[in-house]
Formats: sequence, C-alpha cells, structure tokens
Amino acid sequence: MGRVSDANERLMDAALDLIWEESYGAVTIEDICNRADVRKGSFYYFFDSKAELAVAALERLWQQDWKPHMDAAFSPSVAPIDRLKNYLGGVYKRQLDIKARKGKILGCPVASVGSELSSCETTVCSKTREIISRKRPYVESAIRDAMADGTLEPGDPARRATVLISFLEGMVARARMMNDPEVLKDLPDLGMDILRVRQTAAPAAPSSPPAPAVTAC
Amino acid sequence: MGRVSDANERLMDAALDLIWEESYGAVTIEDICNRADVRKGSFYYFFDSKAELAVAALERLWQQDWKPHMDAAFSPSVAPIDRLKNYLGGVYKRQLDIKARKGKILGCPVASVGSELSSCETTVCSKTREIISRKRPYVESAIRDAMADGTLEPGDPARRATVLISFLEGMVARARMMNDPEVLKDLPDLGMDILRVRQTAAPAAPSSPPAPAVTAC
DNA sequence: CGGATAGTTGACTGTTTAGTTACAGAACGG
DNA sequence: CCGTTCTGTAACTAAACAGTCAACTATCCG
Repeated sequence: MGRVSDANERLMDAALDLIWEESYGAVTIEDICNRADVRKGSFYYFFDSKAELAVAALERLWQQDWKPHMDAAFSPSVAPIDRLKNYLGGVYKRQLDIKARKGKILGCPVASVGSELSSCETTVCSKTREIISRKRPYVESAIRDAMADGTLEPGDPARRATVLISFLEGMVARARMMNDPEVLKDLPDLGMDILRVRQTAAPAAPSSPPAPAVTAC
Repeated sequence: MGRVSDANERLMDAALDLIWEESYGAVTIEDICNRADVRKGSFYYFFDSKAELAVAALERLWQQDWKPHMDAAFSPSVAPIDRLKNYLGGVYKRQLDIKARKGKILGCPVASVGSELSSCETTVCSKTREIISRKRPYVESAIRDAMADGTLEPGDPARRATVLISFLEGMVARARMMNDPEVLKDLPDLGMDILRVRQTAAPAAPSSPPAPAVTAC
C-alpha cells in the first residue's frame, strides 16, 4: 500500500492557523507550505488549490474539534439554561485563552472566512455556511427546552435562536476588531437578557452538574 | 494652480466598490486602476499604497454618505423609538436595493473590511474601528431618549446599545453570507424585542413625522 | 503669451505567486 | 527482496503584481 504520510493533515492545520491569524486572502500557498514544512509539489499532490484545502480544513475543524465540544456542552443531562450560559461563557474563555497564547484575539475562523469570501470562492463559502448552520440546532433546542421547563418566557424558539446567534456573532466579530476579549465578558449575562430569562425569586438552585465550557465559538 | 483632476475621487469610489463586492485582500491595485480608468502611475501620484487609499475611501464614505444619513435619521425631531425603527428598516431596504442593483448582498463594507483585516493592516483596521464607533452615539442617545419618554423599559442605555448594535452587525453579516436580504426583513421587529419596548395598549399613535430611512448600515 | 504648477502616461524593473514536471526515495505486500 | 504504490523534492515556467521614472500634457495665473 506504499508510503504513508501526515503531510495533508499538517497542511490543514497550518492553513487553518494562518487563515485564522490573518485572513484567507492574505495567506498564500507558499506560506501554508512553509508553516507545515511541506514542499509545494507535495501540496499539489494532496490538494488542487487553496480553496480545496480550506474546505477540507474547515470540515476537519468541525468534525474533530467543534462537534465533540458542542455535543458535550449541549448534553441533555445539563439544565437547558446552563447549556446556553456555559456556551456563551465558553466563548469568552476561549478567546481569553487565544489572546494569552497568540497575543491577539482571533474571533471565529468560520464566520471570518465566510464573511470575507461571501461574494466569491463559492465552495469555501458554502462550507462555512454549512458549518454555521450546524450550530443552530444546538441553540434552538436548548431554548425550546428552557421554555418548556419555564426558565425562559414563552415565545418562538426559532426566532429567539436567530436573535441570540446573530448577537453572539456580532459580539465575537467586534471583539476581534477591537482585539479585546473583555468585550465578551458579559456575554452570558447579556445573552440571558436577550433570551428573557424568567425572573423567579432565585432559588438557591439545586442546579445541574457543571457543564463543560465550549471551547469553540 | 495647474491641471485639475478628480482621479483621486474616482480611485476612492472604485476601491470602495471593489472591496465591498469582493474583499480587501482579493482586490489588486491594478483592479482598482482599471475600474477607475486611471493608469498606475497616477495611482502612485495620489496614494502610496492600497492601504492609504482604503483609509481615505472609508473616511470619505463616512463624511459624504453615512454621516448625513445618520444625522437625518436620528434627528431629534423624530420620536426616539421611530429613529431606531427606521434605522433598522433602512438597513433592510438598503440591502434589498443593493441586491437588485448588483445581484448580490454586500453587507456592511466597514464591518467586513474590519473583520478581515483585524490582525494586520493596522491603519485600515483602526479606521474601520473609528467609523464603527462613530455610529454608536446615535443609537445610544436614541435609546436613552426612548427610555426617558417611557417607550422603552428602563435600563442601562450603553448596555442596551451594545446588544442592539452587535445584533445588527451579526444579522447583516449573516445576510451577506447567505446572500439573502430577506434575512433582514424582521430586523425592526426583532430589534424592538431586544430593546424591550413597553407593551402599552397601542394608541393609534399621533406619531412623529415619517423619518427618512437610513441608507447606510 | 509663457512659465509654473498639477496631473498623466506607458514602458520599465524586480519580486512574488500559482502551478508543473521529472525523478528520487520510502514503505508495504507478496 | 522486489515491484508496485504512494510520497517527497528541486528546479522550472508563466503570469500577476507592486512599484518607479522620465517625458509628456493640461490648466491656471500673472
């Protein structure tokens, strides 16, 4: 079965890193090859173009990183309102961590690339659309559950999810522009406001087990 | 005083158009020159780089287009809640119009460029930050006024403005990614929800004179 | 008119980039 | 241990690109 290699994975990792740190347009195939320590001939052995590499890298990001985290954070074993709170808090933590490690806020790579390429590069852009739409059901179902258990005021869950997700993406984009994670500090608070948490005389909460914070955004 | 020219303005217009239609990174100096019908030598007579041109073009966009529209839409002669409603409705109308004219949604050029370049191109990026921050006082003051006249539930106007603006930017980015203006159809409705309009038994409203819709976003 | 000022041009340089190819080497299966 | 299959490499081509320059042209003002 011939020689084996992980060069294609090194290329995907390098591409994602570089595109996230700068932008899709600012990164060249040579940059990616250098970071991955792969020669250009090998690049073209595995991929036909930067766009094809980007699509593969994004799909890999979802499968290997985001989906497992989302599945854990939105586990039905966690109280619905806590799923949402932890999700929002996790986004803040994640950006804090990135800032500490890389010296700058990077925001959401999928949203950034999607916004940058929305009027061209149709394959890459539609992959970003796809991934973003995969996150929606998690939020929407948590909202529906929270309405059912009375922690949220009743309403249309789809509509409420749209509002929360757009708000979140707007905030993350803003944090990236400002290069300041503190913009996201009140994310859980503000999010709960938007979602209209019911004002009950707060019980000392025999609350659900601590949910893992999402490390994606 | 020698020969006169509007080539620098043609360059700014062309740059803004192209960057808006595609992205900062995807547009070359030659592209801009071609669209503006200007030779490259003239480009370098007026500007030192693409970044310098972009900064000038963005400032011009604010001064000549956005600021006048914002001033009109947020005129104190309009009821505060209507300023906000019209602002949001105007964003939808504007994107509908662009879609009709150019065949695709373009979103907000300032936010798109800002997000794309946030980790490099510091001059361009800080200009986008500046312009975005100039829009905030309009929204915040309208919210404060609406709280004062009782149409909005009381609260922290700054906080409420943050939420509304982030939500708006998230929605516009989403519309661009989806290439669908209808995403923005409910913008005024959803916005009023977020802002917590007081549920009064709606008077047949001896409402304020119709405010001009904002054509910026 | 005529010079000073402001703007224009095309042809040029050098660099960066995407993409190709012929060949060398490495691992596995038999 | 040998042939097949898969992987890696350097050296290459052609195109796109940023940036420069000396010569040219238009317009204004005195």
